[in-house]
Amino acid sequence: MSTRNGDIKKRRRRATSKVRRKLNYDILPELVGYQLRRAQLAMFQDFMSVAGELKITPGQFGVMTLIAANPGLNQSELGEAMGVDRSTMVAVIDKLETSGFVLRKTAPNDRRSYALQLSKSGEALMARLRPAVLQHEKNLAAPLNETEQSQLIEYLRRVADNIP
Amino acid sequence: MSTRNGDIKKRRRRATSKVRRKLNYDILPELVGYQLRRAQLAMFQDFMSVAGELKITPGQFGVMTLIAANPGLNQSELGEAMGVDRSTMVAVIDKLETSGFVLRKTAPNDRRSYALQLSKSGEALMARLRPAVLQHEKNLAAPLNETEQSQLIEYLRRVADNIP
DNA sequence: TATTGTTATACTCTATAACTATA
DNA sequence: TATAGTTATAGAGTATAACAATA
Repeated sequence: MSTRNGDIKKRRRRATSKVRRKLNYDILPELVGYQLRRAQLAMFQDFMSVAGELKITPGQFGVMTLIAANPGLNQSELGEAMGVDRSTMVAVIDKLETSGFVLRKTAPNDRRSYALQLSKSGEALMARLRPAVLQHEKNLAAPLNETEQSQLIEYLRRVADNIP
Repeated sequence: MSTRNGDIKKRRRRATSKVRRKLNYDILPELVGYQLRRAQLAMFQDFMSVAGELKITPGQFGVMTLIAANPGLNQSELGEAMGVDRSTMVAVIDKLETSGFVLRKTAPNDRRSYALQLSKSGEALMARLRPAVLQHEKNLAAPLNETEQSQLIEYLRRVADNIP
C-alpha cells in the first residue's frame, strides 16, 4: 500500500510535440533500485487500468486477500502482515468498512480487538477482482516467458527476504 | 522518488514477545506486483541505512545523478525523465538547492527556464554517495549470483518498458 | 505491564488547475 | 499558442506519541 497516485494520470498535461534531447541516465539503468521503482510504477498503472473501475488499489486488494484467507484476524495482525503500523490500518479498514466490503466483528475472546471479515459484498468484489488481477499479472508478464516470470518472482522474493 | 517513509523506522514500537499465528497469504506471494512492492520496500530501507546518514533519498540520488550527467537540463526535462510532474519537481529542487547541492543557473537561450547543475558541494556529495550506492547494490544483490542479478535487472527493465 | 484500537499531528510524494513570464 | 516555473490546493500513504479499554 504505497504512494503512487490515486488514479491513472497522464504524464503530461496535453499531447506535446516538443522533442526532448536524449538524456544520459548514467548508472541509473544498472541499479536494481532504479529498475525496481520503474517496474513498480508500471505495475501500479496497469493494476489501476485493469482493476481501477472496481475502485480498488493494489494495497486494498492485498488487505482484502489477507482478510479472506484469514478470517477473524485483527487490525494489528493485519498491519504487521502488510508491513504498516496498526495506526495506519485504522483508516484503511475505515475505508473498506465504509465501502461495505469489510466487517468489524467483535472478537470472541478479546474485547480489545475486532475480528475482521469480508462482507457478502466484499466476497463478491473479490470474485470479480481475481480474474482482473490474473489479467493484470498476464499483462505484466507479457514480455517474459514462463521460466523468466517465475525467476523474476523468485529473485524478488529473495531480495525482499534478504533485507530484514 | 516515491512514497516510503522519511527515515528508517522500526516496524514495531518495541520488541514484542507476542507470537502471531502463521498467516495464509493466499496467492499474494505468486504475484509479481506483491513481490515488487516487498522488494522495493527492502531496497528503500537498505538504501537509507547505507546512504541515509548523507541525508539523501533514492529519489534525490536519481535527480542528482541526472543533473550530473546532463548539466544544464531544466526542471521540466528532469521531471519528465523522472516520471513526475514539473510542479512536483519544484519542491524537489527547492530542497536540493536549500541544501546547497544543486544550483539554478539562468539558462543561456531561454529566460523561462533554469539550467540545473550540481554545486561543488553537490559534486562532493555524489563522490561520497557513489561508493555507498555500490555497497547498497551489493547488499541487495547478495542473495543473487552475477547472472541472476543481471537477469533481475533485465526482467525489471522489460516489465517497466512494457507498460507504457 | 502489555496489547488493541484510536486520535491528533505531521511528513513525504504526488497531481491538477490556474497564474506569470517568456518563446 | 505553447512552454517553463510557480503557487494553491488536495489527497494518498505513512509514521510517532499519547490515551482509554482491556488483557
